[in-house]
Amino acid sequence: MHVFRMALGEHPSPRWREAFPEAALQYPPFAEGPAEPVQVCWISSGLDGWPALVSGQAGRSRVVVHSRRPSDEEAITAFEAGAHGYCHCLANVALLRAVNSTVISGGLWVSPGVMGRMIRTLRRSLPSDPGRPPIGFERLSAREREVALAVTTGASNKDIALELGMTERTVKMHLGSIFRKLEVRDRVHLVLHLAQPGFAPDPGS
Amino acid sequence: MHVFRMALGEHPSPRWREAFPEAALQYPPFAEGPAEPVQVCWISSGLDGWPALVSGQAGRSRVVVHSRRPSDEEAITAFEAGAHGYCHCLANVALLRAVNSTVISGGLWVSPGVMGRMIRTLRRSLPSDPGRPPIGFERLSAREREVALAVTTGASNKDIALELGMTERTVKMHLGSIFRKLEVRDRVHLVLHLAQPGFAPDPGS
DNA sequence: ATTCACCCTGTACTTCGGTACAGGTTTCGG
DNA sequence: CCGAAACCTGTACCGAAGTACAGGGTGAAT
Repeated sequence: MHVFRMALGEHPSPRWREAFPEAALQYPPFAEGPAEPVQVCWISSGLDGWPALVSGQAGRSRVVVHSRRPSDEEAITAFEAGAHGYCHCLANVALLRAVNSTVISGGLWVSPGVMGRMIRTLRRSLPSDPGRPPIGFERLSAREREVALAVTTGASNKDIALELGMTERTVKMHLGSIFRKLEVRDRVHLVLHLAQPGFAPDPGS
Repeated sequence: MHVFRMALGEHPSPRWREAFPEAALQYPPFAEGPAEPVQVCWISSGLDGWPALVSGQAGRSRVVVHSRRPSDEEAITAFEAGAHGYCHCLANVALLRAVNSTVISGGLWVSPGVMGRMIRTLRRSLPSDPGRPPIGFERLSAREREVALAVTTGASNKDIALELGMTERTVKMHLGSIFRKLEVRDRVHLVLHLAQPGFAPDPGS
């Protein structure tokens, strides 16, 4: 392992020291100047205002947040702030190193546990089956689906006609069929009917 | 890089071959017997029934799903099936290797883009965060907000006039201000702008 | 061979949405 | 006191949206 610099949010745990014996440390407040680039910045979620610290560093280096008591909310906050990794501060040496190399490679480190809970939360939050066509969508013909999806992007009939290579008249015809099949009365209701989170199929275009 | 075995869901792309020249390949249907352990199993989402394939392999090795057309839904499905990674099948050599080593280390590979969208979706669905007001919403006056929200329910101008006790003319006036302030051109765009899941502030009524 | 679903287009029409003028009141802060 | 912003209304106009007739064509299934 080569020598590298790391910025720590607080004093490293013995394990962390053991994992990265050659790391050069820096402590906050981090200098704003043209200091040597920091490859990875480990920040503890025990610090006050750590999300701000994370987003402040995120532009200049990869950030890993380590927590004494990991939680899903904290993980989400971390990644939202621009962190590339989130792990338990008492992770073993191998894991710490794995996190580090993953993050250096440009990846995100998420533990399977956190990921699993996030996935489950997503599953629950998505209406019934995520990414599933809304009621009645399957009854639309291929062309009708294209028109319907175009409407959900805010396109006017003229836009759609141009985009799909048909006349405005034909767009209206398709829309009429769509309204009838999906039992909506106008394009706004169509948008409300189709615009469900997680539903964003491209019809091949 | 040491020699290792990989099980592929279909024939590897040249890039993939370049990234892992020493990989020993296996193709599905994967033998159930006591074959030599596979370290990483790359499975394409182009295969029929790939989620089942993933969950079948997940117990015996790490699985990375590579997709020709990545999407959030597919990513979620992949991780739900037990995958440890999800990436574009045309990812460059360095990325493929990074994914591989991350996954071997026990981590999950998620691209920042997918992660970002997942985070945003989670944010919206978390009970603690009832949805942030969309951009510009705070610039609307109280009455304008009522009108705007009514539009997002699919109400016509006449409906809104009745509901809020004003003339259709006044509704149009408010809508004009709303369009200008939120920089949208019509009610469909307004709906698309405002209709974020989880966003349902009561304007006091 | 006929039916059916799908795809495309035209003319004509009504309704709705949106804007451009016009006018008014109230409230609130400089 | 005055300006600014919010709130409300009217007439008029234009274009978009949507519907109702009309007519084409294909291809697959019965």
